[in-house]
Amino acid sequence: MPEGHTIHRLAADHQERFGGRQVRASSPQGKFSDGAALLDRRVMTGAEAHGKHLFLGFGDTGWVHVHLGLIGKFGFGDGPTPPPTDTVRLRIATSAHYADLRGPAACALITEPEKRAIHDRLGPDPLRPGDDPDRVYTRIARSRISVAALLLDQKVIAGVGNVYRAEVLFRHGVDPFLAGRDLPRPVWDAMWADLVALMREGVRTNRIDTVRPEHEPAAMGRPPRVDDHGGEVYVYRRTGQPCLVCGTAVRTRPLDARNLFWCPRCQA
DNA sequence: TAAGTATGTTAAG
DNA sequence: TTAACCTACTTAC
Repeated sequence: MPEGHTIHRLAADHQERFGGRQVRASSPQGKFSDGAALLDRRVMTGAEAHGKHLFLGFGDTGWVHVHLGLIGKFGFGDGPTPPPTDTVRLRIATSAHYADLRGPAACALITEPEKRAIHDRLGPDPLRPGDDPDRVYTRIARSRISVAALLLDQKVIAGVGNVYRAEVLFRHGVDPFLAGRDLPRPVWDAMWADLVALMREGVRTNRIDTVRPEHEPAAMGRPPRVDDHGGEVYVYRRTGQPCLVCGTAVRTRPLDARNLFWCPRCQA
């Protein structure tokens, strides 16, 4: 489930429920027992996101660094904690709320310098206020790598995943295989502004919707799209189906072990 | 019951 | 380039 919008939403959700409060911490599954023991009965001092990385602050004790990977998930609940299931890596709870973390790629207690090192290897994030699209463009403009590959490189730009990649390329009519050095500056500026708007909307709604009103199913006389990622999109996972704008069959091809989706006509 | 898939990343070969 | 990892859900046998 996790692209950058998910992680920023999780930071806000943790801040709202646990920020400034003393929490109980445990690792029912056992793989984070030592870390959880150090956090138990401490105050969560803040929650922060950079790209797909989540940081939960615990004052001088340090930070919990969480990366959900492909399958990690948080589940929130209100009221007293129910008995945990055996896959819960980390449970954080007050008397009013609890959060259960399952299946993360990373869940570790780290120091402030270790946290800084993680920030240093991540590119600008459309959801971090003040992050600089010029820095991203500088890297894109001197690369022979495809724009599609560059958008998934977290050192270049942080937080974009497979859905936002496919959708932002479609919305700007960009051929995914275009070399970064051939992407015009004005197109990049528009793509960044669009990512900022789309991902902010994603944080608000907790899903990815990229289809403009005039192409929505209701406006086109089609039934609403039902898909388990839960949003309206132009090309992501619509292989073989007609493009919502021109009707051409949407194509897919593996690129660096990820599925890339695009419309060969709108993105020529 | 087993296999396949997924909005991701890292390490080994 | 391939495999491995973490979980849950769907599909195939």
